[in-house]
Amino acid sequence: MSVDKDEFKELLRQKGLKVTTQRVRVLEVLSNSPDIHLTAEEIYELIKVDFPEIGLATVYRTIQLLLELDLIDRINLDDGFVRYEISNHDENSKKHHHHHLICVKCSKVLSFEDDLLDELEKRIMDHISFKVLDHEVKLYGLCKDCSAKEKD
Amino acid sequence: MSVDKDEFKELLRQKGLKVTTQRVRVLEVLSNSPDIHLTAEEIYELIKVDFPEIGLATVYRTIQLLLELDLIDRINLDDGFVRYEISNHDENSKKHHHHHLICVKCSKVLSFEDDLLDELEKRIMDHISFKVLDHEVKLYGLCKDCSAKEKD
DNA sequence: TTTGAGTTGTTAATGTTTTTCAATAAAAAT
DNA sequence: ATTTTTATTGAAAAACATTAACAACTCAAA
Repeated sequence: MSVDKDEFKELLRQKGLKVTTQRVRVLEVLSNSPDIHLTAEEIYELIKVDFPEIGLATVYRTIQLLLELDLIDRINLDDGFVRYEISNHDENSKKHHHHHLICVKCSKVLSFEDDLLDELEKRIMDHISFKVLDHEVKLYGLCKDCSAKEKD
Repeated sequence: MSVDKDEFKELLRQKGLKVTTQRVRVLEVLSNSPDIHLTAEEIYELIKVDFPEIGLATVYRTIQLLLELDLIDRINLDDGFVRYEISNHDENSKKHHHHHLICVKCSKVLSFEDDLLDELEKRIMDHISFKVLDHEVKLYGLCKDCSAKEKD
């Protein structure tokens, strides 16, 4: 599960950081859009609806902060925008990764959970001496809809 | 194996494109540095040594072309630079992917061949209807040297 | 309250990549 | 060979996302 608003406020206080409306709003927008992969600009526009005085630089700064606190994940689809989504941890605070399936036709992004990568990580640690800490997997292809349209 | 100079020239002619020194040089630089992951700027500087009249815009344009022809691969290490390396195909022109191991301490990049992803791709096609065409795997961790230094 | 450090919004700066456009070079036609 | 056609080039400007600078502000502790 992802962090809720009160946990976030508490976390800020613990770190000696100030609880501001701007910071809470950025987390809220990302929490309310799981698996949506928002750009900084999109987060900015969504917050501006109810809070027009927010600045874009603050959104960027808060994104950096949330990344450092490991509350959000960065996704780069190589379309010129870096995107962000709320991060998921289980009750033991172990991070649950999901892979991204990117449709090369319509650019839709789907997520897929799988622990197969654990096996790959083990294999790498054995074969070459590299201690794997984290991974990122992107699969490119055709989504259900575009795959159907292809057959003509 | 990667494409050689003459195959590249022939490929350009087939596509109705012109064979220019600039295009050949960009391919050469990348062919001569397998697994080095050069940035556009680095490619530009390397070519300038023997061919000072080349322009940076041409390097970017040629990179685009080589990507479209599937002769090079793009690697984004999220350090602000997009990098490129010569692509490998076997005799059946099937692309052989390798994964990238990125050391979070010294930023060294290692490559690792593994076909385990084929299994993951099959699993995805079965579970959700998504036709996987290509994949990209990045593993973050500690390389041998940095892992040794860590133990203190 | 008052105080002080941290945070903010605005604006300018940064750095990579793309576009524009006249000049040039490659391939085709003569 | 020479001319013609067309793509390609280099230089400079533009575009773009992201970061930095700085004065104004706001949170939280005294």
